[in-house]
Amino acid sequence: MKRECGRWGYRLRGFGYKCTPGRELILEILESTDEHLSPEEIYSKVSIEHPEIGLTTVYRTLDMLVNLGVVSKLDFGEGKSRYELSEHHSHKKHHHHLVCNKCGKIIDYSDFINEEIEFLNKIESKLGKKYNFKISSHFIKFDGMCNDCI
Amino acid sequence: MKRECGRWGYRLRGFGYKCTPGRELILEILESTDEHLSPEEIYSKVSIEHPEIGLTTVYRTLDMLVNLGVVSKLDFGEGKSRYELSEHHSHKKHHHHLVCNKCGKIIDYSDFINEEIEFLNKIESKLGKKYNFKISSHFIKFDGMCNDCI
DNA sequence: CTACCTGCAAACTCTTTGCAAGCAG
DNA sequence: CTGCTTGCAAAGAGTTTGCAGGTAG
Repeated sequence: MKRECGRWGYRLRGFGYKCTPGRELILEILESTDEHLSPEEIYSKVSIEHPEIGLTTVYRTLDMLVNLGVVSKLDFGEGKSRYELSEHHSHKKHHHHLVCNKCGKIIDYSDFINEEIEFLNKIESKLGKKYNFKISSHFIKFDGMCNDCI
Repeated sequence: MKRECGRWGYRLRGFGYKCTPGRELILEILESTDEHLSPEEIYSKVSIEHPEIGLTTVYRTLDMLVNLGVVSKLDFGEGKSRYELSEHHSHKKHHHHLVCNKCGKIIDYSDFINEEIEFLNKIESKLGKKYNFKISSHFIKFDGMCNDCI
């Protein structure tokens, strides 16, 4: 189906990829949520508007977007991955996560984030030197029980 | 096969579980390594001494040990889990991890760990209050490229 | 003895791949 | 047109479960 390209479509082309309904829709879905969606969840949202698009395409598109750095893949240890628009392509600030081990709720927080980043940078630089390790990113989560589950 | 119980066997009994060759062997394997073994890796080590023990038993035993708090389950986002003796049952200090995204090597580090813990405690307490969240543990990893892969 | 453990096979979940058909450019 | 994309079906990887038989205490 031939169609016009939106904002995301232009970016896709800029990266050398074709602009297709599935790709644009997946990006729009990621853009319009504050949740950390799993491939299955994205697929079911995609299906509302484009039921012909398959789960495989969702996986393939997410994979591509992660490689482009547009989307971040998160793993909270649930046995499945979750995705969010990455910092530079989203309106959200850099953040870390609180994970409820009972209901699975995930809370983003940006409080103290500047202190955290500063602290992490210091540590990263020291560790990098000591272990001769080129650190490219960090992942921090706090596990526990949320408000509703206590 | 009836047999004597070693150090771990006594602990198992203390927790109300029977002492069996599989359970003891798995604990001994975890105790004698610095790596973060996956169920499959543990299974192949178990097989050397007790080839009759199945992978299912490894999974079930690890699950039980995690619930007892003897073993920690780690997820570095590889699509499989890894296990290590938990802090209180191991000779190792509390530590965090550096993960090489190319070769998969995982380095434990305990440098600056006291500063880290202190910092994390401060943040945990603030976050706990603000989000009404009972934080029970944290997980920190740094991703990047190791010495050999740069 | 008896309740707890175990191996095996099968089921399940998440993810990836091969391939022929379909569309964007 | 032509090569990138896609849907489908099937395969893979890791993990869990049901059940009959085995064993620790």
